Amino acid sequence: MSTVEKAISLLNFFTEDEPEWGLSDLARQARFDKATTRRLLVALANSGLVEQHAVTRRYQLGAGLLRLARVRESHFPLLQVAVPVLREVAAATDETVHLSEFGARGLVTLHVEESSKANRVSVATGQVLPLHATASGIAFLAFSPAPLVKSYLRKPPATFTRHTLVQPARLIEAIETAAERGYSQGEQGFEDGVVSVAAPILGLDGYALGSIAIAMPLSRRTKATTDRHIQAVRSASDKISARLFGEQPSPRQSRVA
Amino acid sequence: MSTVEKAISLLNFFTEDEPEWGLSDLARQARFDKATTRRLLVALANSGLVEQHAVTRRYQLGAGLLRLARVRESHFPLLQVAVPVLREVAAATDETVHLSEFGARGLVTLHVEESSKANRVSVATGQVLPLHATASGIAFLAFSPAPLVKSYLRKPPATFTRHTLVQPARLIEAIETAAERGYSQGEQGFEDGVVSVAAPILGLDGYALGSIAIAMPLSRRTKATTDRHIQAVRSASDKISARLFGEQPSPRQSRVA
DNA sequence: CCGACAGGATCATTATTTGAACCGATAGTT
DNA sequence: AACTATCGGTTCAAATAATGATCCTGTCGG
Repeated sequence: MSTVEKAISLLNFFTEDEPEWGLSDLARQARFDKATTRRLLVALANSGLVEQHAVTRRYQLGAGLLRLARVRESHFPLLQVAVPVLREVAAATDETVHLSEFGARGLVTLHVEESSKANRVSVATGQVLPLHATASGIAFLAFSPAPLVKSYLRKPPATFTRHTLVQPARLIEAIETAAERGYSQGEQGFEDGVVSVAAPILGLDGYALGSIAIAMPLSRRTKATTDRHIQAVRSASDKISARLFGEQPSPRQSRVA
Repeated sequence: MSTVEKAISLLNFFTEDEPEWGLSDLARQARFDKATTRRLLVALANSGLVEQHAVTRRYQLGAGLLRLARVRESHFPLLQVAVPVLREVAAATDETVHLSEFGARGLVTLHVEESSKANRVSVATGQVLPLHATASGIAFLAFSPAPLVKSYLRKPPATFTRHTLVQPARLIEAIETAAERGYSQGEQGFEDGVVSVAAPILGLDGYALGSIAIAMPLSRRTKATTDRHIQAVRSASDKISARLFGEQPSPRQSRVA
Protein backbone atom coordinates (compact mmCIF):
# COMPACT_ATOMS: atom_id res chain seq x y z
CA MET A 1 0.00 0.00 0.00
CA SER A 2 1.54 3.26 -1.08
CA THR A 3 1.58 6.32 1.16
CA VAL A 4 -1.00 7.94 -1.05
CA GLU A 5 -3.33 4.98 -0.75
CA LYS A 6 -2.90 5.00 3.01
CA ALA A 7 -3.82 8.64 3.16
CA ILE A 8 -6.90 8.16 1.03
CA SER A 9 -7.91 5.07 2.95
CA LEU A 10 -8.23 7.35 5.95
CA LEU A 11 -10.91 9.30 4.10
CA ASN A 12 -13.03 6.19 3.89
CA PHE A 13 -13.41 6.06 7.65
CA PHE A 14 -15.49 9.19 7.49
CA THR A 15 -19.08 8.11 6.96
CA GLU A 16 -22.57 9.46 7.51
CA ASP A 17 -22.56 7.67 10.86
CA GLU A 18 -19.08 8.70 11.93
CA PRO A 19 -18.31 11.96 10.19
CA GLU A 20 -15.74 13.13 12.72
CA TRP A 21 -12.66 11.44 14.13
CA GLY A 22 -10.10 12.22 16.76
CA LEU A 23 -6.49 11.50 15.93
CA SER A 24 -5.94 8.58 18.30
CA ASP A 25 -9.25 6.94 17.47
CA LEU A 26 -8.60 7.10 13.78
CA ALA A 27 -5.07 5.80 14.15
CA ARG A 28 -6.31 2.80 16.09
CA GLN A 29 -9.07 2.13 13.62
CA ALA A 30 -6.79 2.38 10.60
CA ARG A 31 -4.02 0.49 12.37
CA PHE A 32 -1.47 3.15 11.55
CA ASP A 33 0.92 4.73 13.98
CA LYS A 34 -0.38 7.89 15.57
CA ALA A 35 2.46 9.96 14.12
CA THR A 36 1.86 8.50 10.69
CA THR A 37 -1.84 9.11 10.90
CA ARG A 38 -1.25 12.66 11.91
CA ARG A 39 1.16 13.33 9.05
CA LEU A 40 -1.29 11.88 6.57
CA LEU A 41 -4.12 13.95 8.02
CA VAL A 42 -2.03 17.10 7.88
CA ALA A 43 -1.24 16.42 4.23
CA LEU A 44 -4.91 15.83 3.51
CA ALA A 45 -5.82 18.99 5.40
CA ASN A 46 -3.28 21.05 3.46
CA SER A 47 -4.97 19.84 0.33
CA GLY A 48 -8.44 20.67 1.59
CA LEU A 49 -9.70 17.08 1.62
CA VAL A 50 -10.09 17.10 5.37
CA GLU A 51 -10.51 19.91 7.85
CA GLN A 52 -9.67 20.11 11.49
CA HIS A 53 -12.07 21.79 13.85
CA ALA A 54 -10.12 24.59 15.50
CA VAL A 55 -11.60 23.94 18.94
CA THR A 56 -12.30 20.24 19.25
CA ARG A 57 -9.22 19.28 17.17
CA ARG A 58 -11.29 16.60 15.54
CA TYR A 59 -11.04 15.92 11.84
CA GLN A 60 -13.80 15.87 9.23
CA LEU A 61 -14.03 15.77 5.46
CA GLY A 62 -13.11 19.03 3.77
CA ALA A 63 -14.65 21.41 1.32
CA GLY A 64 -12.19 20.48 -1.42
CA LEU A 65 -14.21 17.35 -2.02
CA LEU A 66 -17.23 19.38 -3.03
CA ARG A 67 -15.43 21.05 -5.89
CA LEU A 68 -13.94 17.80 -7.14
CA ALA A 69 -17.24 15.98 -6.96
CA ARG A 70 -18.85 18.80 -8.84
CA VAL A 71 -16.27 18.63 -11.61
CA ARG A 72 -16.81 14.94 -11.88
CA GLU A 73 -20.57 15.35 -12.03
CA SER A 74 -20.42 18.08 -14.64
CA HIS A 75 -18.21 15.91 -16.81
CA PHE A 76 -20.09 12.72 -16.22
CA PRO A 77 -23.40 13.45 -14.50
CA LEU A 78 -24.32 9.93 -13.48
CA LEU A 79 -25.94 10.93 -10.20
CA GLN A 80 -27.67 14.00 -11.55
CA VAL A 81 -29.16 11.93 -14.31
CA ALA A 82 -29.84 8.73 -12.45
CA VAL A 83 -31.24 9.91 -9.14
CA PRO A 84 -34.47 11.36 -10.57
CA VAL A 85 -34.99 8.14 -12.52
CA LEU A 86 -34.43 6.09 -9.39
CA ARG A 87 -36.95 8.24 -7.58
CA GLU A 88 -39.54 7.55 -10.25
CA VAL A 89 -38.93 3.83 -10.06
CA ALA A 90 -39.06 3.86 -6.28
CA ALA A 91 -42.31 5.81 -6.36
CA ALA A 92 -43.84 3.47 -8.94
CA THR A 93 -42.87 0.25 -7.21
CA ASP A 94 -42.54 1.32 -3.58
CA GLU A 95 -39.57 -0.99 -3.17
CA THR A 96 -35.91 -0.16 -2.52
CA VAL A 97 -34.05 0.87 -5.68
CA HIS A 98 -30.28 1.19 -5.84
CA LEU A 99 -27.68 2.34 -8.32
CA SER A 100 -24.13 1.04 -8.45
CA GLU A 101 -21.07 1.83 -10.47
CA PHE A 102 -18.08 -0.36 -11.19
CA GLY A 103 -14.76 1.12 -10.11
CA ALA A 104 -11.48 0.21 -8.51
CA ARG A 105 -13.08 -1.15 -5.35
CA GLY A 106 -15.61 -3.22 -7.26
CA LEU A 107 -19.29 -2.62 -7.84
CA VAL A 108 -20.03 0.22 -5.45
CA THR A 109 -23.48 1.41 -4.41
CA LEU A 110 -23.77 5.07 -5.33
CA HIS A 111 -27.33 5.89 -4.44
CA VAL A 112 -30.30 4.27 -2.76
CA GLU A 113 -33.97 5.16 -2.74
CA GLU A 114 -35.64 3.14 -0.04
CA SER A 115 -39.15 1.81 -0.04
CA SER A 116 -41.58 3.53 2.29
CA LYS A 117 -42.81 0.18 3.59
CA ALA A 118 -41.83 -0.87 7.08
CA ASN A 119 -40.66 -4.24 5.88
CA ARG A 120 -38.14 -3.16 3.28
CA VAL A 121 -34.66 -3.93 2.04
CA SER A 122 -31.95 -1.58 3.22
CA VAL A 123 -28.78 -0.98 1.25
CA ALA A 124 -25.97 1.32 2.36
CA THR A 125 -24.34 3.76 -0.02
CA GLY A 126 -20.69 2.94 -0.44
CA GLN A 127 -21.28 -0.76 0.02
CA VAL A 128 -19.39 -3.02 -2.38
CA LEU A 129 -21.63 -5.62 -4.00
CA PRO A 130 -20.16 -9.07 -4.70
CA LEU A 131 -20.54 -9.61 -8.45
CA HIS A 132 -21.52 -13.26 -8.28
CA ALA A 133 -24.03 -13.00 -5.44
CA THR A 134 -26.21 -10.06 -6.43
CA ALA A 135 -28.57 -9.34 -9.29
CA SER A 136 -26.64 -6.11 -9.85
CA GLY A 137 -23.40 -8.02 -10.17
CA ILE A 138 -24.74 -10.57 -12.61
CA ALA A 139 -26.31 -7.85 -14.75
CA PHE A 140 -22.99 -6.07 -14.76
CA LEU A 141 -20.98 -9.16 -15.65
CA ALA A 142 -23.39 -10.06 -18.45
CA PHE A 143 -22.40 -6.88 -20.26
CA SER A 144 -18.70 -6.73 -19.37
CA PRO A 145 -15.64 -7.44 -21.54
CA ALA A 146 -14.88 -11.16 -21.54
CA PRO A 147 -11.39 -10.77 -19.95
CA LEU A 148 -12.88 -9.02 -16.93
CA VAL A 149 -15.46 -11.75 -16.49
CA LYS A 150 -12.92 -14.52 -16.89
CA SER A 151 -10.48 -13.04 -14.43
CA TYR A 152 -13.31 -12.61 -11.95
CA LEU A 153 -14.45 -16.19 -12.38
CA ARG A 154 -10.97 -17.43 -11.58
CA LYS A 155 -11.23 -16.30 -8.00
CA PRO A 156 -13.24 -18.65 -5.80
CA PRO A 157 -16.52 -16.89 -5.00
CA ALA A 158 -17.53 -16.23 -1.40
CA THR A 159 -20.63 -17.91 0.00
CA PHE A 160 -23.15 -15.67 1.71
CA THR A 161 -26.29 -17.77 1.97
CA ARG A 162 -27.44 -21.26 1.08
CA HIS A 163 -28.56 -19.77 -2.22
CA THR A 164 -25.33 -18.11 -3.30
CA LEU A 165 -24.23 -19.35 -6.71
CA VAL A 166 -20.73 -20.69 -6.31
CA GLN A 167 -20.31 -23.36 -8.97
CA PRO A 168 -18.72 -21.71 -12.02
CA ALA A 169 -21.07 -23.56 -14.37
CA ARG A 170 -24.16 -22.17 -12.62
CA LEU A 171 -22.67 -18.71 -12.55
CA ILE A 172 -21.89 -18.76 -16.24
CA GLU A 173 -25.40 -19.93 -16.92
CA ALA A 174 -26.81 -17.02 -14.91
CA ILE A 175 -24.60 -14.56 -16.73
CA GLU A 176 -25.59 -15.88 -20.13
CA THR A 177 -29.28 -15.80 -19.30
CA ALA A 178 -28.91 -12.21 -18.18
CA ALA A 179 -26.99 -11.36 -21.35
CA GLU A 180 -29.80 -12.80 -23.49
CA ARG A 181 -32.64 -11.19 -21.61
CA GLY A 182 -31.05 -7.86 -20.76
CA TYR A 183 -31.76 -8.19 -17.05
CA SER A 184 -30.91 -10.47 -14.13
CA GLN A 185 -32.76 -11.85 -11.14
CA GLY A 186 -31.30 -12.29 -7.69
CA GLU A 187 -32.55 -15.13 -5.49
CA GLN A 188 -31.37 -14.59 -1.92
CA GLY A 189 -27.78 -14.95 -3.12
CA PHE A 190 -26.44 -12.21 -0.85
CA GLU A 191 -28.96 -12.05 1.94
CA ASP A 192 -31.63 -14.50 2.95
CA GLY A 193 -35.17 -13.41 2.22
CA VAL A 194 -34.19 -10.78 -0.32
CA VAL A 195 -34.94 -11.07 -4.04
CA SER A 196 -34.16 -8.52 -6.69
CA VAL A 197 -34.04 -7.71 -10.37
CA ALA A 198 -31.33 -5.65 -12.02
CA ALA A 199 -30.38 -4.22 -15.38
CA PRO A 200 -26.99 -2.96 -16.55
CA ILE A 201 -26.32 0.69 -17.26
CA LEU A 202 -24.45 0.74 -20.51
CA GLY A 203 -21.60 3.06 -21.42
CA LEU A 204 -21.00 4.44 -24.89
CA ASP A 205 -18.80 1.45 -25.67
CA GLY A 206 -21.76 -0.86 -25.08
CA TYR A 207 -20.27 -2.36 -21.94
CA ALA A 208 -21.86 -1.98 -18.54
CA LEU A 209 -20.54 0.76 -16.30
CA GLY A 210 -22.83 -0.13 -13.44
CA SER A 211 -26.34 -1.30 -12.76
CA ILE A 212 -29.68 -0.44 -11.29
CA ALA A 213 -31.63 -2.86 -9.15
CA ILE A 214 -34.94 -3.20 -7.32
CA ALA A 215 -34.83 -5.29 -4.14
CA MET A 216 -37.80 -6.60 -2.15
CA PRO A 217 -38.50 -9.03 0.65
CA LEU A 218 -39.19 -12.51 -0.64
CA SER A 219 -42.49 -12.50 1.21
CA ARG A 220 -43.94 -9.84 -1.07
CA ARG A 221 -42.94 -11.43 -4.35
CA THR A 222 -45.58 -12.38 -6.88
CA LYS A 223 -45.34 -13.07 -10.59
CA ALA A 224 -47.04 -9.76 -11.28
CA THR A 225 -44.73 -7.59 -9.19
CA THR A 226 -41.66 -9.33 -10.58
CA ASP A 227 -42.81 -8.60 -14.09
CA ARG A 228 -43.47 -4.99 -13.26
CA HIS A 229 -40.06 -4.66 -11.65
CA ILE A 230 -38.35 -6.12 -14.69
CA GLN A 231 -40.12 -3.61 -16.90
CA ALA A 232 -39.27 -0.77 -14.53
CA VAL A 233 -35.62 -1.60 -14.17
CA ARG A 234 -35.10 -2.08 -17.90
CA SER A 235 -36.74 1.13 -18.94
CA ALA A 236 -34.93 3.01 -16.17
CA SER A 237 -31.59 1.68 -17.34
CA ASP A 238 -32.36 2.67 -20.93
CA LYS A 239 -33.46 6.10 -19.84
CA ILE A 240 -30.28 6.69 -17.85
CA SER A 241 -27.98 5.64 -20.69
CA ALA A 242 -29.94 7.72 -23.15
CA ARG A 243 -29.81 10.82 -20.97
CA LEU A 244 -26.12 10.35 -20.25
CA PHE A 245 -25.05 9.98 -23.83
CA GLY A 246 -27.90 11.41 -25.87
CA GLU A 247 -28.33 8.08 -27.58
CA GLN A 248 -28.95 4.46 -26.74
CA PRO A 249 -25.67 2.49 -26.65
CA SER A 250 -25.90 -0.84 -28.43
CA PRO A 251 -25.28 -3.57 -25.87
CA ARG A 252 -22.23 -5.80 -25.97
CA GLN A 253 -23.00 -8.99 -24.20
CA SER A 254 -20.11 -10.96 -22.83
CA ARG A 255 -19.72 -14.42 -24.31
CA VAL A 256 -18.11 -16.40 -21.56
CA ALA A 257 -18.66 -19.97 -22.58
CA MET B 1 5.41 18.92 -0.54
CA SER B 2 4.62 15.45 0.69
CA THR B 3 3.84 12.60 -1.67
CA VAL B 4 0.24 12.72 -0.57
CA GLU B 5 0.00 16.41 -1.33
CA LYS B 6 1.53 15.85 -4.74
CA ALA B 7 -1.02 13.18 -5.54
CA ILE B 8 -3.90 15.35 -4.46
CA SER B 9 -2.51 18.33 -6.33
CA LEU B 10 -2.96 16.26 -9.47
CA LEU B 11 -6.68 16.15 -8.77
CA ASN B 12 -6.86 19.91 -8.98
CA PHE B 13 -5.88 19.86 -12.63
CA PHE B 14 -9.18 18.25 -13.45
CA THR B 15 -11.66 21.07 -14.01
CA GLU B 16 -14.95 21.65 -15.75
CA ASP B 17 -12.95 22.86 -18.75
CA GLU B 18 -10.36 20.09 -18.75
CA PRO B 19 -11.98 17.07 -17.16
CA GLU B 20 -9.69 14.52 -18.81
CA TRP B 21 -5.94 14.26 -18.97
CA GLY B 22 -3.42 12.04 -20.71
CA LEU B 23 -0.43 10.90 -18.67
CA SER B 24 2.26 12.92 -20.44
CA ASP B 25 0.18 16.07 -20.58
CA LEU B 26 -0.60 15.94 -16.93
CA ALA B 27 3.00 15.22 -15.99
CA ARG B 28 4.18 18.24 -17.96
CA GLN B 29 1.52 20.47 -16.48
CA ALA B 30 2.21 19.37 -12.91
CA ARG B 31 5.97 19.40 -13.49
CA PHE B 32 6.36 15.89 -12.14
CA ASP B 33 8.26 13.11 -13.78
CA LYS B 34 6.14 10.91 -15.99
CA ALA B 35 6.89 7.83 -13.90
CA THR B 36 6.03 9.71 -10.74
CA THR B 37 2.83 11.05 -12.19
CA ARG B 38 1.82 7.62 -13.25
CA ARG B 39 2.49 6.08 -9.86
CA LEU B 40 0.45 8.78 -8.20
CA LEU B 41 -2.38 8.33 -10.69
CA VAL B 42 -2.36 4.58 -10.14
CA ALA B 43 -2.57 5.11 -6.40
CA LEU B 44 -5.44 7.54 -6.86
CA ALA B 45 -7.14 5.13 -9.22
CA ASN B 46 -6.79 2.25 -6.76
CA SER B 47 -8.53 4.45 -4.24
CA GLY B 48 -11.33 5.40 -6.62
CA LEU B 49 -10.48 9.10 -6.74
CA VAL B 50 -9.61 8.93 -10.41
CA GLU B 51 -10.57 6.52 -13.13
CA GLN B 52 -8.83 5.57 -16.31
CA HIS B 53 -10.82 5.15 -19.48
CA ALA B 54 -10.15 1.60 -20.66
CA VAL B 55 -9.87 2.57 -24.32
CA THR B 56 -8.43 6.07 -24.48
CA ARG B 57 -6.19 5.52 -21.43
CA ARG B 58 -6.99 9.00 -20.32
CA TYR B 59 -7.66 9.80 -16.69
CA GLN B 60 -10.68 11.50 -15.13
CA LEU B 61 -12.02 12.08 -11.65
CA GLY B 62 -13.48 8.98 -10.05
CA ALA B 63 -16.72 7.97 -8.45
CA GLY B 64 -15.18 7.76 -5.00
CA LEU B 65 -15.37 11.52 -4.79
CA LEU B 66 -19.14 11.43 -4.97
CA ARG B 67 -19.46 9.34 -1.86
CA LEU B 68 -17.01 11.47 0.09
CA ALA B 69 -18.66 14.70 -0.97
CA ARG B 70 -21.99 13.29 0.04
CA VAL B 71 -20.73 12.36 3.49
CA ARG B 72 -19.35 15.82 3.92
CA GLU B 73 -22.60 17.42 2.82
CA SER B 74 -24.73 15.24 5.05
CA HIS B 75 -22.56 16.13 8.01
CA PHE B 76 -22.21 19.76 7.19
CA PRO B 77 -24.63 20.72 4.45
CA LEU B 78 -23.23 24.11 3.59
CA LEU B 79 -23.97 23.83 -0.11
CA GLN B 80 -27.37 22.23 0.31
CA VAL B 81 -28.36 24.98 2.66
CA ALA B 82 -26.65 27.92 1.03
CA VAL B 83 -27.31 27.36 -2.66
CA PRO B 84 -31.08 27.93 -2.46
CA VAL B 85 -30.47 31.08 -0.45
CA LEU B 86 -27.95 32.29 -3.04
CA ARG B 87 -30.50 31.63 -5.76
CA GLU B 88 -33.05 33.77 -3.97
CA VAL B 89 -30.60 36.60 -3.58
CA ALA B 90 -29.50 36.35 -7.20
CA ALA B 91 -33.13 36.39 -8.33
CA ALA B 92 -33.97 39.36 -6.15
CA THR B 93 -30.96 41.47 -7.15
CA ASP B 94 -30.09 40.09 -10.58
CA GLU B 95 -26.42 40.48 -9.78
CA THR B 96 -23.72 37.82 -9.34
CA VAL B 97 -23.78 36.23 -5.88
CA HIS B 98 -21.03 34.00 -4.57
CA LEU B 99 -20.34 31.90 -1.54
CA SER B 100 -16.89 31.16 -0.17
CA GLU B 101 -15.51 29.07 2.62
CA PHE B 102 -12.24 29.45 4.46
CA GLY B 103 -10.02 26.39 4.33
CA ALA B 104 -6.43 25.34 3.96
CA ARG B 105 -5.99 27.05 0.60
CA GLY B 106 -7.53 30.28 1.80
CA LEU B 107 -10.96 31.73 1.16
CA VAL B 108 -12.24 29.50 -1.63
CA THR B 109 -15.25 30.18 -3.82
CA LEU B 110 -17.67 27.30 -3.40
CA HIS B 111 -20.64 28.35 -5.46
CA VAL B 112 -21.62 31.15 -7.82
CA GLU B 113 -24.99 32.30 -9.07
CA GLU B 114 -24.41 34.67 -11.94
CA SER B 115 -26.52 37.61 -12.90
CA SER B 116 -28.61 37.24 -16.04
CA LYS B 117 -27.42 40.61 -17.32
CA ALA B 118 -24.97 40.72 -20.22
CA ASN B 119 -22.69 43.08 -18.35
CA ARG B 120 -22.09 41.07 -15.20
CA VAL B 121 -19.33 40.02 -12.86
CA SER B 122 -18.00 36.49 -13.37
CA VAL B 123 -16.44 34.49 -10.57
CA ALA B 124 -15.02 30.99 -10.98
CA THR B 125 -15.75 28.27 -8.47
CA GLY B 126 -12.56 27.11 -6.86
CA GLN B 127 -10.97 30.53 -7.09
CA VAL B 128 -9.07 31.68 -4.02
CA LEU B 129 -10.01 35.19 -2.91
CA PRO B 130 -7.31 37.43 -1.41
CA LEU B 131 -8.51 38.38 2.04
CA HIS B 132 -7.37 41.97 1.97
CA ALA B 133 -8.59 42.83 -1.53
CA THR B 134 -12.15 41.55 -1.59
CA ALA B 135 -15.33 42.37 0.30
CA SER B 136 -15.63 38.67 1.10
CA GLY B 137 -12.16 38.65 2.59
CA ILE B 138 -12.71 41.71 4.76
CA ALA B 139 -16.04 40.39 6.00
CA PHE B 140 -14.32 37.14 6.87
CA LEU B 141 -11.41 38.80 8.66
CA ALA B 142 -13.77 41.05 10.64
CA PHE B 143 -15.19 37.95 12.31
CA SER B 144 -12.05 35.84 12.65
CA PRO B 145 -9.95 35.04 15.71
CA ALA B 146 -7.42 37.80 16.33
CA PRO B 147 -4.34 35.54 15.90
CA LEU B 148 -5.47 34.58 12.40
CA VAL B 149 -5.96 38.21 11.44
CA LYS B 150 -2.64 39.28 12.90
CA SER B 151 -0.68 36.55 11.21
CA TYR B 152 -2.36 37.44 7.92
CA LEU B 153 -1.53 41.11 8.35
CA ARG B 154 2.13 40.29 8.83
CA LYS B 155 2.47 39.18 5.23
CA PRO B 156 2.79 42.06 2.77
CA PRO B 157 -0.48 42.19 0.82
CA ALA B 158 -0.47 41.86 -2.98
CA THR B 159 -1.61 44.78 -5.11
CA PHE B 160 -4.22 44.04 -7.75
CA THR B 161 -5.55 47.46 -8.76
CA ARG B 162 -4.94 51.09 -7.91
CA HIS B 163 -7.66 50.68 -5.31
CA THR B 164 -6.31 47.67 -3.44
CA LEU B 165 -5.88 48.43 0.24
CA VAL B 166 -2.28 47.73 1.11
CA GLN B 167 -1.43 49.98 4.03
CA PRO B 168 -1.99 48.01 7.23
CA ALA B 169 -3.65 50.99 8.92
CA ARG B 170 -6.27 51.29 6.16
CA LEU B 171 -6.84 47.57 6.19
CA ILE B 172 -7.37 47.48 9.92
CA GLU B 173 -9.78 50.36 9.57
CA ALA B 174 -11.76 48.46 6.94
CA ILE B 175 -11.86 45.36 9.10
CA GLU B 176 -13.05 47.29 12.12
CA THR B 177 -15.74 49.06 10.18
CA ALA B 178 -16.96 45.73 8.86
CA ALA B 179 -16.88 44.25 12.37
CA GLU B 180 -19.03 47.10 13.66
CA ARG B 181 -21.52 47.07 10.83
CA GLY B 182 -21.72 43.35 10.19
CA TYR B 183 -20.92 43.67 6.49
CA SER B 184 -18.15 44.94 4.25
CA GLN B 185 -17.97 46.84 1.00
CA GLY B 186 -15.46 46.19 -1.78
CA GLU B 187 -14.29 49.07 -3.95
CA GLN B 188 -12.48 47.69 -7.00
CA GLY B 189 -9.83 46.25 -4.72
CA PHE B 190 -9.45 43.06 -6.68
CA GLU B 191 -10.66 43.99 -10.13
CA ASP B 192 -11.18 47.38 -11.69
CA GLY B 193 -14.78 48.34 -12.21
CA VAL B 194 -16.17 45.79 -9.78
CA VAL B 195 -17.82 46.72 -6.49
CA SER B 196 -19.37 44.38 -4.00
CA VAL B 197 -20.88 43.93 -0.58
CA ALA B 198 -20.29 40.89 1.62
CA ALA B 199 -21.35 39.44 4.94
CA PRO B 200 -19.68 36.71 6.99
CA ILE B 201 -21.25 33.32 7.49
CA LEU B 202 -20.84 32.57 11.14
CA GLY B 203 -20.06 29.19 12.66
CA LEU B 204 -21.39 27.99 15.99
CA ASP B 205 -18.36 29.46 17.71
CA GLY B 206 -19.32 32.91 16.46
CA TYR B 207 -16.36 33.15 14.12
CA ALA B 208 -16.74 33.38 10.37
CA LEU B 209 -16.40 30.19 8.39
CA GLY B 210 -16.83 31.91 5.06
CA SER B 211 -18.81 34.67 3.45
CA ILE B 212 -21.44 35.53 0.94
CA ALA B 213 -21.06 38.44 -1.48
CA ILE B 214 -22.94 40.30 -4.20
CA ALA B 215 -20.74 41.75 -6.93
CA MET B 216 -21.79 44.25 -9.61
CA PRO B 217 -20.20 46.47 -12.23
CA LEU B 218 -19.37 49.91 -10.85
CA SER B 219 -21.44 51.45 -13.65
CA ARG B 220 -24.66 50.10 -12.21
CA ARG B 221 -24.11 51.21 -8.65
CA THR B 222 -26.53 53.59 -6.98
CA LYS B 223 -27.17 54.35 -3.35
CA ALA B 224 -30.46 52.48 -3.56
CA THR B 225 -29.04 49.26 -5.04
CA THR B 226 -26.16 49.26 -2.59
CA ASP B 227 -28.58 49.53 0.32
CA ARG B 228 -30.68 46.72 -1.06
CA HIS B 229 -27.62 44.55 -1.55
CA ILE B 230 -26.48 45.14 2.00
CA GLN B 231 -29.88 44.11 3.27
CA ALA B 232 -29.92 41.06 1.02
CA VAL B 233 -26.46 39.84 1.91
CA ARG B 234 -27.01 40.28 5.63
CA SER B 235 -30.30 38.48 5.76
CA ALA B 236 -28.95 35.72 3.53
CA SER B 237 -25.98 35.21 5.82
CA ASP B 238 -28.24 35.07 8.87
CA LYS B 239 -30.53 32.62 7.15
CA ILE B 240 -27.67 30.32 6.19
CA SER B 241 -26.20 30.24 9.70
CA ALA B 242 -29.61 29.69 11.20
CA ARG B 243 -30.42 26.81 8.87
CA LEU B 244 -27.02 25.24 9.38
CA PHE B 245 -27.11 25.29 13.13
CA GLY B 246 -30.76 25.68 14.02
CA GLU B 247 -29.94 28.90 15.84
CA GLN B 248 -28.31 32.24 15.24
CA PRO B 249 -24.68 32.19 16.38
CA SER B 250 -23.72 35.30 18.32
CA PRO B 251 -20.98 37.10 16.38
CA ARG B 252 -17.44 37.42 17.64
CA GLN B 253 -15.83 40.42 16.07
CA SER B 254 -12.09 40.50 15.91
CA ARG B 255 -10.46 43.33 17.78
CA VAL B 256 -7.29 43.98 15.89
CA ALA B 257 -6.21 47.37 17.08
C1' DC C 1 -2.91 15.74 43.40
C1' DC C 2 -2.71 11.96 40.46
C1' DG C 3 -3.24 8.88 36.50
C1' DA C 4 -4.92 8.27 31.97
C1' DC C 5 -5.42 9.70 27.70
C1' DA C 6 -5.65 13.33 24.35
C1' DG C 7 -3.08 15.84 20.38
C1' DG C 8 1.19 16.93 18.91
C1' DA C 9 6.65 17.04 18.14
C1' DT C 10 11.30 14.78 17.52
C1' DC C 11 14.73 12.25 14.94
C1' DA C 12 17.64 8.06 13.87
C1' DT C 13 16.30 4.15 11.13
C1' DT C 14 14.11 2.28 7.21
C1' DA C 15 11.48 1.79 3.24
C1' DT C 16 9.39 4.24 -0.37
C1' DT C 17 9.69 7.47 -3.90
C1' DT C 18 12.21 9.30 -7.63
C1' DG C 19 13.63 10.00 -12.54
C1' DA C 20 16.83 9.02 -16.50
C1' DA C 21 16.74 5.67 -19.67
C1' DC C 22 14.26 2.26 -22.06
C1' DC C 23 10.33 -0.37 -24.45
C1' DG C 24 6.72 -1.17 -27.72
C1' DA C 25 2.92 0.93 -30.20
C1' DT C 26 0.80 4.46 -33.01
C1' DA C 27 0.61 8.28 -36.27
C1' DG C 28 2.33 11.49 -39.29
C1' DT C 29 6.10 12.92 -42.59
C1' DT C 30 9.49 12.36 -46.06
C1' DA D 1 9.38 1.91 -46.22
C1' DA D 2 12.16 4.25 -43.30
C1' DC D 3 12.29 8.03 -40.17
C1' DT D 4 10.56 10.82 -36.37
C1' DA D 5 7.91 12.21 -32.65
C1' DT D 6 4.60 11.06 -29.45
C1' DC D 7 2.13 8.27 -26.58
C1' DG D 8 1.41 5.10 -22.23
C1' DG D 9 3.93 2.36 -19.53
C1' DT D 10 8.23 -0.02 -17.12
C1' DT D 11 12.85 -0.52 -14.77
C1' DC D 12 16.24 -0.03 -11.02
C1' DA D 13 20.11 2.34 -8.53
C1' DA D 14 20.21 6.54 -6.00
C1' DA D 15 18.01 9.90 -3.20
C1' DT D 16 14.60 11.28 -0.30
C1' DA D 17 10.63 11.04 2.39
C1' DA D 18 7.93 8.07 5.53
C1' DT D 19 8.07 5.66 9.80
C1' DG D 20 7.31 4.85 14.80
C1' DA D 21 9.34 4.55 19.60
C1' DT D 22 9.62 8.05 22.68
C1' DC D 23 8.82 12.29 24.72
C1' DC D 24 6.21 16.63 25.75
C1' DT D 25 2.19 19.11 27.24
C1' DG D 26 -2.55 19.96 28.33
C1' DT D 27 -7.03 18.42 29.98
C1' DC D 28 -10.26 15.70 32.15
C1' DG D 29 -12.31 12.87 36.07
C1' DG D 30 -11.79 10.98 40.42
